[in-house]
Amino acid sequence: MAKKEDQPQADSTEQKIFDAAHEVFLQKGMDGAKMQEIADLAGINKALLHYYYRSKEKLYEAVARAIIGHAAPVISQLIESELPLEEKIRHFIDFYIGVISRNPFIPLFIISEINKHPERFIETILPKELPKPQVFMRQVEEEIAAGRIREIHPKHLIINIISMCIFPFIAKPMARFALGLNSAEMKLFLEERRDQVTEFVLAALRP
Amino acid sequence: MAKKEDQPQADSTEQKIFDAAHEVFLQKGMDGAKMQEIADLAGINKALLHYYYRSKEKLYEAVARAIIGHAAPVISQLIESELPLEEKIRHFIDFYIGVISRNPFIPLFIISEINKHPERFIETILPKELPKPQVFMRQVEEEIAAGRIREIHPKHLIINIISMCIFPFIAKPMARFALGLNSAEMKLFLEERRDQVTEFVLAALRP
DNA sequence: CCTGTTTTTAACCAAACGGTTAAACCCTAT
DNA sequence: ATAGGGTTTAACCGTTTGGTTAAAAACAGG
Repeated sequence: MAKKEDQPQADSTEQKIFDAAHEVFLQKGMDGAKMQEIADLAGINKALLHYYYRSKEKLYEAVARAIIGHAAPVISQLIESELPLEEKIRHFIDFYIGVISRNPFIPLFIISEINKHPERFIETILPKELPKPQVFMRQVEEEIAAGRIREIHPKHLIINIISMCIFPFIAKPMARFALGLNSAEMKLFLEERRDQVTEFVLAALRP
Repeated sequence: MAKKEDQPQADSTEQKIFDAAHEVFLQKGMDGAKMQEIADLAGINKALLHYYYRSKEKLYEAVARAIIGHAAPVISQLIESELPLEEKIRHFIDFYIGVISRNPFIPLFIISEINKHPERFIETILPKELPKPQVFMRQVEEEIAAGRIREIHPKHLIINIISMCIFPFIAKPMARFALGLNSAEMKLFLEERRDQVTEFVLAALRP
């Protein structure tokens, strides 16, 4: 029972399956993940995967929907919250870089899986309701009108911030190559990002 | 013959295989790509894939090495060229966004494939020599000393620029969701990036 | 303690996969 | 023309993969 929407109580077989599937799908994607590997990681028989979730697709859908369900509000937050603009930007960058450095696989999973199976995502996994950019747009326009920040397209500002927060984490090996850093230096570099991105954005917004 | 390093003359079977493999691997990655699909796309028998490239791994390596071989110099260019800083930044952003909008799959391929098979890449595919950041570092420090730009860590500046150029293209569906744009609006938005990123970076660098 | 239900397992299946083989085909040089 | 090389093909092979099944095990209520 309890096959409806959310996962049931912890330590149940169904939950162990979901957790194992979450880990494997997150790192290997739909194509790279194998049902046997998920079963092994969960420490149970492979047939149980099909007993609780009918097919690989269904299990994948459950995991992908959960991942996106957690990620979407994090993005919406920057856009919808009612905090004053500068405070919002400071808070968002700090919070967002924290989330990503604890879960570096999530953005890459979303991006590359959407890219490989656009239909599946658009039809069944993506949330129906979009974030409402009006608040952010209005805030930026007001600050511009008041002469407190430089003129800028709000949508580009959002994407600039998100880009600088996420990209270095998902492209870590590429960045290490470009900058010629070893593993420890890279770790340090990523820790500096909080302050550096905040500083950079606020500097760009000066009138 | 001609099995050495580069691909042989156009229209040869080997070249058709390479082209088809390039397209399939680029969009689906190692795990998602199937040898039969590559053969079908090339319009030849599957056994020929093994005749010219011994295994799926070898074929993949050839393609991946070519992709990275084209991408790495593009990044190095920002870092190594001797142009004056502002001109270099303007030129790089313009050139780089152009390259990516024509080949949107390449950065995502590199990032997600490195992530799934780090050993393979580090051992056999990545170029041995790193870009030399000294030129860029010196330029930034000189401009700072002369008071022509604000104080900033050169490495973070590089990553900020690359992030804002690449990320919106690889995370297109995610950006569409965040901004609530339809396909046509998104296309327009991406075309605006050239000017917007340039403006944003130069604004952030003002003393 | 028995009985019916749910949960778990080992064994199995068909399809898809990467890879091989042997024969057919196609050149070109003698 | 023909012998010998490289090239191409259909058929095949062993393994892996997602998925099924039938029976065993665990659990529940009476």
